[in-house]
Amino acid sequence: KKIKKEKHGEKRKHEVEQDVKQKKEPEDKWKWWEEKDNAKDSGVKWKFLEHKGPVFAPPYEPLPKTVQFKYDGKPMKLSLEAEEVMTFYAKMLDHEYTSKNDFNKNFFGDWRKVMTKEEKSIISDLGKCNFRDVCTYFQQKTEERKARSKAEKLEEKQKNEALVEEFGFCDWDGHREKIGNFRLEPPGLFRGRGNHPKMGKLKKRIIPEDITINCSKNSVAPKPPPGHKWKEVRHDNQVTWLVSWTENIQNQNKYIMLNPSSRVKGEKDWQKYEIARNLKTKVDRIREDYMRDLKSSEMMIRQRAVALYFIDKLALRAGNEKEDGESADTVGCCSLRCEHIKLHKQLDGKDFIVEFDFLGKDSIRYYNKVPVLKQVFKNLVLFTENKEGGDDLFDRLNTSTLNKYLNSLMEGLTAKVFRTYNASITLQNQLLELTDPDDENVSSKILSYNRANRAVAVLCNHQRAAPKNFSEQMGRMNDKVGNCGFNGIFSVDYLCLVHAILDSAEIFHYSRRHVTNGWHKKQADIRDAKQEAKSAKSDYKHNKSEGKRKLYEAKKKKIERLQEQLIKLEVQATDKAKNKEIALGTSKLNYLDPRITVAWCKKYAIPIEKCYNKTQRDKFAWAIAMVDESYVF
DNA sequence: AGGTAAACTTAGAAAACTACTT
DNA sequence: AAGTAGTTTTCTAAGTTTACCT
Repeated sequence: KKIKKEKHGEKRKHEVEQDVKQKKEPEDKWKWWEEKDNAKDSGVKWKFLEHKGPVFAPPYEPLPKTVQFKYDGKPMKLSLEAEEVMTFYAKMLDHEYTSKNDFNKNFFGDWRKVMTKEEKSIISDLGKCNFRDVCTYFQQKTEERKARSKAEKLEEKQKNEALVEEFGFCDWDGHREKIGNFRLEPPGLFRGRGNHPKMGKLKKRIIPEDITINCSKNSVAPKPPPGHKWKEVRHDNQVTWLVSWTENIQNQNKYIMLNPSSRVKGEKDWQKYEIARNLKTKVDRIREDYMRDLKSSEMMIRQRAVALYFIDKLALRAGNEKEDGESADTVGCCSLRCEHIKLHKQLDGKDFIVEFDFLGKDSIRYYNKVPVLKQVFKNLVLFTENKEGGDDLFDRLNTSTLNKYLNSLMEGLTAKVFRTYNASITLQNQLLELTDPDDENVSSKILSYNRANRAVAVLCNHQRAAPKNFSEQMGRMNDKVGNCGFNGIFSVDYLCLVHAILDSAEIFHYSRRHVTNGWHKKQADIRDAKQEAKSAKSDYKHNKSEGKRKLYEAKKKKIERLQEQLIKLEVQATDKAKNKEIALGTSKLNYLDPRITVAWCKKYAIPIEKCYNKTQRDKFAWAIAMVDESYVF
C-alpha cells in the first residue's frame, strides 16, 4: 500500500498531519554548530549552569484494604515498607525473572531486611507467598488507566507537559537546553541482564539526602523538597552532569545529563566522528604495524597485534576486566578466555578457522566462524598452549595498555574508535554499492539504505529479541507473496553468513536464490499472465489487426508489472525476515556518521524523514544542517 | 604501574504512542 | 470501543575511557 501511494505521489494521512505539526513548531532552536569557537578543548564544560534539580519518584500509595497479600493461604496485612517491596515483586509476577533462582533469593533476602520482626518471623518461605491478587490489582489499574476518557488523558498530558517545561530544561551558558533524564529512577527490583548475580535485589528509593547538585555559583540553585537537604551542592564546571547520586546495587554513580540534541552532547558526537575519520587516514599504517607485530619476539606485542586484528576485523569491544561475582560473566576482546574460541585448522574446506562463542555486552551472544591469517592462527595456538579453558587468552594484555599504545599511534585513538570507523566506512561503501541510481523509486532506495544499515548492525552484533508473534506475521507476509517455506532456510544458515556479510552482493544473491525457489502466488499470476500473452500472440498471428497487436502488447506489459511487484514483495519479506533478530537502531544512533546518511539523502533527493525520525533528526541536527551531497566520510 | 572511582557512551527491553481494523 | 501491528520514546543497565591516587 505504502509503495503504491508513494508511486502516485500521495501523502498518507499521518504524514500530512506531521507536516502540519512541524509547521506549527516555532523554529527557534539554537544552531550551536554555526558558532565559530566550536570544539575547543579546555576542560571547562560551561560558564553558567542553572536548573531546577531532579523530579523525585512519586511516593508509595498503600494498597486498598480489599487487595490482599496472602501467606500460607491466609491474608496478611504488611507494614508500609514491607508492603511496598512486596508490590515490586507482585508487579513482576508474570515476568520470566520470577522463575529465576537468583532473582527470588535476592528479592527474598532484601525483602526480609525491610520487614518488621513479626513479619520476619512469619514469612520464612517465598514459596508460601501469594502475590496473585496484588498482581491482578496492578493489572486492573493499568487497564483503567488505558480506558480513561479523552479529557482525563488530555489533562494528564498537560500536567506532564508543564512538568517538562519546569524541570526538563536548564540554562546552559545562556541557552535553554533539554535535559535527558530529569526524573529520578523509581525504587524497584534490580533487573540485571543475562545471568546477573544481583538480579532481584532491592533498588532503594532515592531521597534528597542522596542527591548531589551541580550548578553555577551565581545561579539560583534548585531547592530541596520541604524538610529535606541535598547531600551536597557543588559548582564543578569541568563536568557535564547536573545531578548525581550513588545507586545502591553496584555502588556506582548515576547522573542527570543533557539530551543528545544539546550542544555539549552534539559537539562530542561530532568530534567522535572526526576522530574516526582521522583513523581512516592512519588505518593502513596501523594495519601494517600489527601485521608486522604478529611475529614479534615479545609476547605482549604479539598478543596486542592479534587483539587489534580482532578489534579491527571483527569490531569486537575492548573488553575490560570485571570484578567477578559482581555482574554477569561477559567478555570483550582483551578479556576473552581460551574457552571462548575453538581453533580449526580446517573447517568446511577452509583453512585456519576461529570459532568464537562468547557472551558480550548485555549478555548478547557472539557466535562466528572466521577465517584468519595463518600467522594469527599460529599465534592463537601458541596463546592457548598449556592453558585451561578459564584462562585469559591474552594474559599479557589489558585495555589500558592497549589504549595507551593506540593513543601513541594517533591522538584520540582508543579501541572503540575502530568500531565507529568500521561501522561508518561500511555504511558509506555499502550505500555506494547497493544504491541503484537508475531506480527512481524512493522505497527501493530506502530498502537499499536499510540493507546497508543492516550490514553494519551485523558487523557490530546488534541483536534484539525476535518480535512477539514474529512467525505469524511472517506467515501473513508470505501469504501475500504466496511463497512456501523460506523462513527456515533463512534462520538456519543465517548465522554462518553473518560476518561474511560485509560483501553485500552475497546477501543479495543469497536471499534472491532462496526466495525464488519457493512457490509464489505472484508467480502463479505471472504464469497465468504469460499464458494469456501467448494466446494473445497467436491471436495476433492469425489476425494481424492493430487491435490484436495492442492487446498482445498490453499482456506483455502486464507480465512486466507483475514481475516488478513480485520483486518488491520479495524484498519486503526479505527485509522483515532479516530484521528478525537484528537491531538497526543502535548503530544508526551511535556508530554511523550521520553526515553519510544526510549526503546520501541529498544525492538521491530522499527526504531525510525517511531515514531519521524526529528524535534522530534532533540529535543529528548539526549534520543535517552542515552537509551537502558531496560529503565523504 | 596498577588499582579504583568518576564520567561519559552505548545498549536492548519495555512502555507509550500512532494508525489502522474490526 | 477494543484490538493490534508498527514505530518512537523512555528507561536504566552495562560498557569504555579518563582521572585520580598510592
